[in-house]
Amino acid sequence: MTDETQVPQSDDLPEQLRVRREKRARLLADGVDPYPVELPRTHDLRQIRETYSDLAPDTATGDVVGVTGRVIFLRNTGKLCFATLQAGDGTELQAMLSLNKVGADALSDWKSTADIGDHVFVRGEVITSRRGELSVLADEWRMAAKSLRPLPVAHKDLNEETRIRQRYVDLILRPQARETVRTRAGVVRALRDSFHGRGFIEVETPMLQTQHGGATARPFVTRSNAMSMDLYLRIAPELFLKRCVVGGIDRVFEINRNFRNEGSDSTHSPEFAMLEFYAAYETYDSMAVLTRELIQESAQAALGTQVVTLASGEEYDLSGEWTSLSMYPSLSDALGSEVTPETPAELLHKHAERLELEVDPKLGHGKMVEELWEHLVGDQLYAPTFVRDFPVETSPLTRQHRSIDGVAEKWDLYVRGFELATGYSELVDPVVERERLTEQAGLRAGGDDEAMRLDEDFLRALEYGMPPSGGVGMGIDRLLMALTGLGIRETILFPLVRPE
RNA sequence: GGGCCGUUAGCUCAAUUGGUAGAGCUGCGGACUUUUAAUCCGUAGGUUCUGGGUUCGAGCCCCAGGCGGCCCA
Repeated sequence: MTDETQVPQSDDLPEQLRVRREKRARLLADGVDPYPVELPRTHDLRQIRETYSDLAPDTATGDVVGVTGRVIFLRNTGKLCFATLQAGDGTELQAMLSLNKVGADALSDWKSTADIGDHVFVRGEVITSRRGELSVLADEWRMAAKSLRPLPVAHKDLNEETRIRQRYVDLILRPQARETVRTRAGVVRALRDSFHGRGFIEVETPMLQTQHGGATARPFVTRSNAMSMDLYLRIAPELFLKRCVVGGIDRVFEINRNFRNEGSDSTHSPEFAMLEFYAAYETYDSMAVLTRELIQESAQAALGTQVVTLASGEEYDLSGEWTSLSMYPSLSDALGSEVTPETPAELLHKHAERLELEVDPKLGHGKMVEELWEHLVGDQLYAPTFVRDFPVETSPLTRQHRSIDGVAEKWDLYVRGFELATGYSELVDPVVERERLTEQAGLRAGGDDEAMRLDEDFLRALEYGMPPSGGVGMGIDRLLMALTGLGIRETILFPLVRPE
C-alpha cells in the first residue's frame, strides 16, 4: 500500500481530481483501505434483478445480500441517500442508505467520500422503494475502489475521439459500446461453431513472417534482434493456410489479425481481424454458399435474426438466397458498350475519360475493369451480392475460369456497397503459380511496392500437390459493420490512434 | 499527399464588430427519510491545443505546428 505521505499534495490539479485524491487519503488516514482486496459479495446485480423481477412497490423481502457496483448516479438527501449502482454488463440496481439502518457515522462517511464513479459494496435487505424501484437497503457499505477521476456526465454523448481514446469510459457510459463488444464476441463464437460443425480445423499461422504474401498490400516491417533480420507483419495468412491444405488439413480456418501499412477511414484499419478458410474439393461456387450460411448463422446466433437492425435504425435483410452477377457483363450493361477480357486497356481509359473518372494512366486492363466496375456498378450495390469472375491479371493466386478465357474463378461479396468477403477456386498448379508470382516479382522490381514476392517455400509446397480447393477471406470487422451498420472504428475496441 | 472544418472549465457546449470568457451538468458548502439526470440556497472552477506575429487591447485577425473530423487523390 502506498504510504499516504507519498501522495503529492497536487495543488495544481483541477479541483475535481484533487478532491478525490484527498478523499482517498482521508480513507487511508482513517485506516480504511480504499482498494480492499476482497469484499463479501453474495450476488451480482443481474442475479438480484432476475430473482426479484416482480416485486410490488414498498416490499420488504427479508433477504439480505451483499452486492457491488459502480456508482453512476447519486441522490443524497438528509437522512436517506440513493445511489444507482452499475455492473460491468450495464445492469443497474439502486442502493439506499438510511440513517436508522446504517447509523449516523456510516451515512456521513457515505456523503463525504462516495462519488459518482466509485465502486462500492453494499450489504442489506432486498426491497422495493415506494416508487417500486428494486433496491438494496443498506445496513453496511464499504468502498470497493475509489475513483480518482470524475466520470463524464452521462446525459451528453462523449465526442467520438474521446470514446475511442478512452474506450474504458465509453464502455462505462454507453450501452451501445457494451453491446458492440458482446455482438462481436457472439459473431466470432458463432463463426467458430459453424466451422466446427462442418469439420473445419482452426489453426494459427505466423503473424511474423520472413516474407509477406497472400495479398497485394504494403506490409509493416519490424526487426528481429536475435536473428539480425527484418521481419514482416503478415498482410494475409493465405500462403500458410494453403500449406496446411497441402499437408492434409483439408478443411482449415484461421481467425487472426492482419496488418497493412495504410491509413484508416470508415472502412479501413491498418490492423484488422481476418477470417480465412480453405476446403479441399470445394469451388468458388460452393464456398459462396458456405460464406452466406456463415454470415446468416452469425447474425442468427449473435443477434437472433437474419433481418438485422442497423445503427441508423433501418432494417437490412440478410436472409435467403443472395443475388450474384458477373463482372464483365454487368460492367458492359452499365457502360452501354461491351467489355470483355480482350478489350484493350486504351479503350477502357477512353471510357474512364468520358465518365470523368480520374485514374492512373499506367493502369492495365485488369485494374481498369475493376475501377470502372466499382464506379459504375459496385457503388450502387446495396443488397448482399456476389460479384463473380474477375480479370485474371489482378488475381494472381486464383484459378483461370474453367470455361471463360481471361477470367478468374473469383467472387467478391458486397454488402451495402463495401467489400465484405472474397472467394476463389484456388490456383493449385505450381507451374502456373510460379509464372504468376514471377510476374508479380517483376512488377515489384518495377516499383510497385504492393506487388507480391516470389515465395519459394510456398511454391515447393504446391509442387508436392495441393488438392483442388476453394478459399475465402472475410474481414471480421467488416462483418460486424455489415451486421450493425457501425463504422469500423466502432467495431474495433481499441483502434490505432496517434498518441495524445 | 491536397482542400475544408473543428480544438474554450472535469463533461457537453456558448461567447455579437477585436473590448472584463459564460451556461447546463459535474465539484465544493448547506437544507431535505422514498429519490430516478431529485429539488432548493450558496459557491468555486480557465495556459481559450502549442509557438510566434499584428494591435492600446486577441478565444476571435495573420504565420507555423499538434491532434481530430469530413471530402478528394
